[in-house]
Amino acid sequence: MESSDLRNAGLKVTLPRLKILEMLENSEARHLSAEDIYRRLIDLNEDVGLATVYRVLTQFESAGLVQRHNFEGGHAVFELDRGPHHDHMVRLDTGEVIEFFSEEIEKLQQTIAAKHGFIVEEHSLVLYVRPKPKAAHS
Amino acid sequence: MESSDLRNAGLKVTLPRLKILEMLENSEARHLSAEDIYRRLIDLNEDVGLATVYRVLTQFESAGLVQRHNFEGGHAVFELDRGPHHDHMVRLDTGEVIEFFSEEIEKLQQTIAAKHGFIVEEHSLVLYVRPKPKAAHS
DNA sequence: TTTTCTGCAAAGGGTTTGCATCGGT
DNA sequence: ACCGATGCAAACCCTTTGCAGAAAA
Repeated sequence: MESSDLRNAGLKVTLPRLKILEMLENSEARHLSAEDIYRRLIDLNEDVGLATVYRVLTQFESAGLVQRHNFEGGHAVFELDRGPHHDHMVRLDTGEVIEFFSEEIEKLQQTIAAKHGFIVEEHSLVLYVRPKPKAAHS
Repeated sequence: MESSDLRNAGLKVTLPRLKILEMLENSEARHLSAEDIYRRLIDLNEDVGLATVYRVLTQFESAGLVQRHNFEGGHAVFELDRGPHHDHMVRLDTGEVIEFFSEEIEKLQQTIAAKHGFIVEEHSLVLYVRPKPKAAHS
């Protein structure tokens, strides 16, 4: 099923690659760092190297299977590219990543770029958020 | 004139700090990496260490004198905090950084976060752009 | 003089790469 | 069997830190 994706990308269907794809598909968290994936595979007694995880993720990115995001905090996170574009909110208290999409913001970005004579090739929008305090009892 | 800013931040007025501030104020490019600043000071025969540049920039950031941005490309860039918030466009062909501000986008961000029960503490919006091709002669 | 700051070099964290071996096809 | 993929360790890049000497206050 996904083996075909790998083959289409010109990549041999190897155990590490399948395991990493599987991890990205089945993990509760949709956004994982290389280290996250590595740790989880090790915990499952899969014998992979961290270098391989990085290499494979980079290949997946080139193949369009995966997207890489550089949120704050030094390490990149990867998510399966399931198609529809979206941006991200990161909870500052838990680190949880929430996806959102705003047609209006997308349009405004293009409009603004156009006003400066540019077209938007890529963009990165991340909101760092905290839970809204409960409204004080009125 | 700026010495006071340093003193207010509880920082001694030293040569490296003044030079770095000056560099950020007078450089054509308003967005510089630590390495950029270091190189330029060395070229001006100022005897600073790269570590000092990093330390000073970090202190300036804490003091609110400077903002740090993590665009793509591995290294952070710093700009003088001249007050009004703005976001950035990065030209993919030249690396040039262009500032912009959109009240509408700011509002939409807050509205969206609120809809999820959050308040926006920080945000990062970067458009990676290319010059708009000349309209084909019609 | 006291305290903070500096430069240097070494350490650090995330990521990439060289190389011999291993594994798909 | 062939060629690409893997694991390990070393290398890398940017950034931070420890420490003894230097410079503000």
